[in-house]
Amino acid sequence: MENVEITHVLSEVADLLEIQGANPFRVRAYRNAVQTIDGLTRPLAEMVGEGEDLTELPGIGKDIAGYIAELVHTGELRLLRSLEKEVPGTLADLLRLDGVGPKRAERLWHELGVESLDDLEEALDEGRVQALRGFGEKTAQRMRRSIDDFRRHAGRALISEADELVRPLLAHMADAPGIEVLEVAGSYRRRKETVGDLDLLAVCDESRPVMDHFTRYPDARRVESAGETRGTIVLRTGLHVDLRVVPRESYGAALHYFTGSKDHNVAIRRRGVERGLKINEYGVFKARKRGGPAKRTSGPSDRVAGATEAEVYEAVGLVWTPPELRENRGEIEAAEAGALPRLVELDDVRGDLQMHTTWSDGTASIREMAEACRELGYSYMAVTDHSKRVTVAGGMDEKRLEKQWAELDKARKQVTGIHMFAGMEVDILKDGSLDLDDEHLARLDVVLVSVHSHMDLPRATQTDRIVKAVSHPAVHILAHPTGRLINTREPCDLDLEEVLKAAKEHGVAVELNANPQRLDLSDLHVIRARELGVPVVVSTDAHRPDHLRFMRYGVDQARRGWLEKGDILNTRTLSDVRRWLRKA
DNA sequence: GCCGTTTTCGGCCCGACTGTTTTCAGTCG
Ligand SMILES: Nc1nc2c(ncn2[C@H]2C[C@H](O)[C@@H](COP(=O)(O)OP(=O)(O)OP(=O)(O)O)O2)c(=O)[nH]1
Ligand SMILES: [Mg+2]
Ligand SMILES: [Mg+2]
Ligand SMILES: [Zn+2]
Repeated sequence: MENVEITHVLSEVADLLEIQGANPFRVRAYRNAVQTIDGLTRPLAEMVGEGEDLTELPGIGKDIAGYIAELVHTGELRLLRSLEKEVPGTLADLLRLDGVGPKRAERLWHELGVESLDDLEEALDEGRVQALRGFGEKTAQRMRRSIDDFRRHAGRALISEADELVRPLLAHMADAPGIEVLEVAGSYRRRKETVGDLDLLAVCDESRPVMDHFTRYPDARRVESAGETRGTIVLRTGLHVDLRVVPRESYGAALHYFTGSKDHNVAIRRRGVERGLKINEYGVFKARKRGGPAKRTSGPSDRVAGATEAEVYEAVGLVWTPPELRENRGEIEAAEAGALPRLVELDDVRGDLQMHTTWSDGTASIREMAEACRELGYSYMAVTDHSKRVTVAGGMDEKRLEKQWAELDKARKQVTGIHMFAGMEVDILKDGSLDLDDEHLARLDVVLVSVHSHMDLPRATQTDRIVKAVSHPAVHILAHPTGRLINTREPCDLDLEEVLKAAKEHGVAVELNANPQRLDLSDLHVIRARELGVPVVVSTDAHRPDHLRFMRYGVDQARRGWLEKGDILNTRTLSDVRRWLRKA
């Protein structure tokens, strides 16, 4: 059983308990366990199999460790079975709707017999929801909209799609009257591969005019809310945008709050409580005994910090932490120990080791790609067109590859100042053998291997296939290892742990494909690659010159994976990379 | 349900917005 399956079960337990009205802290305990599991780089099944003590993981105690073991061994959880006898499991779906929480879900079920989205829609049509005490017409309307939005599965946007939406939004907000500072916070600032919404932070003296300007954004389909300090609009694409407006002295605390993640915030605030401090989006304050004046009326004398993010961290004995790490995956402990990594930066990248040209499915010539790489300041690049079996991409056979080498020689004379490695993205065939003969493999400077077909093989077969491929002595890099396309295609079912160990054994690097639809390996995967000592290559897989800019997304993901410059092969100098390629 | 250089019991992050409420619960960030 996969970790995601385990977290789904535990999340459903939390949802059903919450609908039942269980102790909210007990509900939270299940969700905390889910958060911990989400950040693991290894399968729980393996950890259980090796007899590891799961209660050493944060938020996992005796009970939940037992439930995990039960799930791993039997594939089922009796606790969930018995909960589902008391509350219909489908009720948890209702919680996905905006404006429907556990209390309303419970009442809809108990008082109207609603168990599913379809039931709710019917009850709305018949006017039964709005008749309920405390529900009213506006609440019903909101539920209707939520169901529509849910059915149109607006979902999460790629970080690259978010970039396209952010640009005009920032341009619009720059004209807001009296605005002093404007930042994008939330998952966008943490550079997550997808964002659920956009979170904007504004600093100004007077919030009203800024909020009004925000709600008049031309691309807004509707205004969801607009208060004194926060508001939400819905873009035509369906994506929500939250705006938070704060005074200057609160900038750091607000940016910290709005950047998140939620679990990072909660952990930081708990550290505050332990130190007699109250942390909110307005600042860090000396905690008051109960009974004191509430809310924002705390006098300025109570304020300890808040103007900058660094102040907030320092107030709880930590150093400023890069947003990419703020997932409550050990960054707080690292910050405390002074052991935060020195994260890789875009400027550290010296070359791009996967790209395509008109020799297969790229749209630009070798020369054009080389010029674009040189413009980015790279000292090397690899031309890695597809092999013959990838027919849809116009893959090359041995003969065409030799012709390409001749063309490469010409390009090397035309575009100087950048080294061009002769490479190929060689297809891994169904049986794990490679789509190019050994003689030509040996003559290439750099050999990438990757899967483009039979992505649905059973786990063990798929794993054996890829392990066999990386075991070939000519191979340097395993490209887009899981084959996922975010929001489109699930990753191959494979035992990545085995693949990484095989890569380590054979001196093969793994790719972090920087194409924003792939980002493959993911952040958690590269954490594991580093732990196992497998070098990572961040490559754009560019099919056009402008795709070379995807490097930014790859580096962002690498940073989320705690990688330093030294963990990444293509931050090394040309001569070091050459040496590395030859040793294989 | 989890957790502990203040605790093995008694806490658990903290605040904004809306609707229908006559004083705030519910939901969300
Ligand atoms: N302290 C605290 N902060 C929260 C809570 N919920 C959200 N936040 C903060 C941290 C989040 O990063 C930030 C923005 O909320 P979002 O719901 O947009 O989450 P985020 O952007 O992290 O992820 P997303 O991609 O939008 O799903 O607000 C909470 O319950 N407590
Ligand atoms: Mg967000
Ligand atoms: Mg948000
Ligand atoms: Zn490919």
